[in-house]
Amino acid sequence: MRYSEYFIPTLKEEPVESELVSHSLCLRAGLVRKIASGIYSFLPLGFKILKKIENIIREEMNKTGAIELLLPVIQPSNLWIKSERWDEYGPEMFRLKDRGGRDFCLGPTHEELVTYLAHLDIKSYKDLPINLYQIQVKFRDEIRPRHGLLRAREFIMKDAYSFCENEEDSDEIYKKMYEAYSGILERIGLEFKVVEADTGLIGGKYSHEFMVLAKNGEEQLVCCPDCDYSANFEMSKFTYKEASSNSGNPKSCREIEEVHTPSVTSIEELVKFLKMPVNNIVKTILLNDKNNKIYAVLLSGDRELNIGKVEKFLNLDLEMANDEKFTAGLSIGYVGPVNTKKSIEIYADNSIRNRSNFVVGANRKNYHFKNVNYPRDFTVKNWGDFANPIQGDKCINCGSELKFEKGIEAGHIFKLGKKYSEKLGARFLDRNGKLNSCIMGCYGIGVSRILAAAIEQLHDDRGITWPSSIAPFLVNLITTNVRDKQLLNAAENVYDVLEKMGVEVLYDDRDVSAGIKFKDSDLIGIPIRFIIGKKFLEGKKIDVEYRKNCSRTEIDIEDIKRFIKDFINRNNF
RNA sequence: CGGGAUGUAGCGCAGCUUGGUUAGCGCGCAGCGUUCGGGACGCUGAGGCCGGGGGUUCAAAUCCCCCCAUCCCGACCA
Repeated sequence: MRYSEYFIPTLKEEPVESELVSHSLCLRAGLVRKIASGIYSFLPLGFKILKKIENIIREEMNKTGAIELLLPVIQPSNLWIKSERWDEYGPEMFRLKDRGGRDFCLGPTHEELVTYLAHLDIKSYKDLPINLYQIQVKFRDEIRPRHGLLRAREFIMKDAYSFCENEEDSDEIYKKMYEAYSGILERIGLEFKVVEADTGLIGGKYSHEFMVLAKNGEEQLVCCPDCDYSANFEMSKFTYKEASSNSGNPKSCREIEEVHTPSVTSIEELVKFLKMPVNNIVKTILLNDKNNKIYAVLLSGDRELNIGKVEKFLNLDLEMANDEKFTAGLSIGYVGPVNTKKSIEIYADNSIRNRSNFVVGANRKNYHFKNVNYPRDFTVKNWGDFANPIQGDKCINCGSELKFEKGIEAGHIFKLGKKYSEKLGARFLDRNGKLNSCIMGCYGIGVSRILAAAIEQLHDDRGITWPSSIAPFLVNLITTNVRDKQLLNAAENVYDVLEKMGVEVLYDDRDVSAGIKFKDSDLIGIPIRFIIGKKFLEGKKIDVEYRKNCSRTEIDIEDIKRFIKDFINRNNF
């Protein structure tokens, strides 16, 4: 491709609307343009990269035996009403009516449609197992679109749905998808972690998320450096780090003492005011359920409550009791477990299990208790793990200290079970002639998100550094001066050779200064750069630069073919 | 939806406090010339409903009201 005939509108200055590097680089390198909040046009270069990512995904999916199809974007409400998600999905769904007033939506996901398809055409165990996928646009009216392609309202996703007659087959496909997703990210060349995750709105039994590691990722991960344990921050299991030395011996309980702590309501203030370490304080957090019953959870002052864990433990929907109807009569900021109202159940996090002589709120405005001890001073209904991990916590498998990382969720696989097949009637006759609902799984991977995530992980201060797997071109051929006939001829010849070899080459034949070409080249991030300039005039040499590490070599112009072949072999594609 | 901010040429911004000629600057864009290995230089030029509507005023980019859009921080997600 000749640069002069292509369309790569690069930007010299950083657009003000972008906070994240990948977003800024997407705009600057001329990959996308925003059309509305969370809605983007893909320009030729961005489109080319998307197609490369799609192809890798398609190949890896096909290898597993999955079958590609295409489902409609516009979906009728009746299927969603059947699955009970028409209301459940809420304002996140883009809705529309046809001329007859019938309700439709722009598909945010496609469980309903494939399951309906299965209902129509899967009749027998002989039709199973089957795994159907598509690469398609999705619409979600996100509460807050963010960071360009990373959280868009219209985005491209590969989604697969498996139908099986039994759990074993279903697990088998789940495993295959797990491997395929790992394979996709490996082949693209991204560093990632697979993490146990929550199932969210899609529902189902268990699930894994595929996280592309990036400093500015939105997801907090907890990873063990020594074994392969890694988990979503909120979902993580871990062993609490040792309590520090000041939490004394249970035998040396001191006399409980009330201290005056005027206007000291936060943990930080308390630490300063009492001049004691933060884990000598026990905080008491109040939660309420739907029936307005209040629960108190105690945990170490340096820890954060994980409501999800409490909800699971109690099997209840809970929220922080912020509403005045709950807090009236309680001294907010001074709540504690000693002499608490009988109606409030107290649960304690294991982080305070061996603590003694700690500080808690005195249930009286402007007062705390010192030297509080369990079980002398209060009762606990139950103990459990209710906190998020903190620095120093240990791996539950091998005991190594856990590391905290950030990532971008690129893919998510779910075991759905019969949730949709039962509601939408995806049934089949099994080997005994009995009617059964299909066991389903669903597997999503964000195509446009991977594009952005790759930039987020692979860039430097000059621009993008594409891995050759998804780079829009393999070679950027630059001639430093197109008005020099000798250079121009040489460049034209090299271009010709590369084109004939089938190498994807972007030939910068623009009549602009060399500096501009170099800057654009860095920005766009094509893996290899061939420069035809003074070295050529001096001795028929071409400068070769690798974008990734900025290293250079020079080769003889006659050696181009061999060089390319070597490179392709080294990178095996 | 709550909190914070912004909207002036394709991009980045100044002007607004204290209303007053034809609304500026840098980059980019077009033409010509000189340059040519890291965003060169000179000259000439095109490009604006100052986000929209309403109001105050002799006079509004500037003051007031309403609306819209966009971005950032929180709960959702590939």
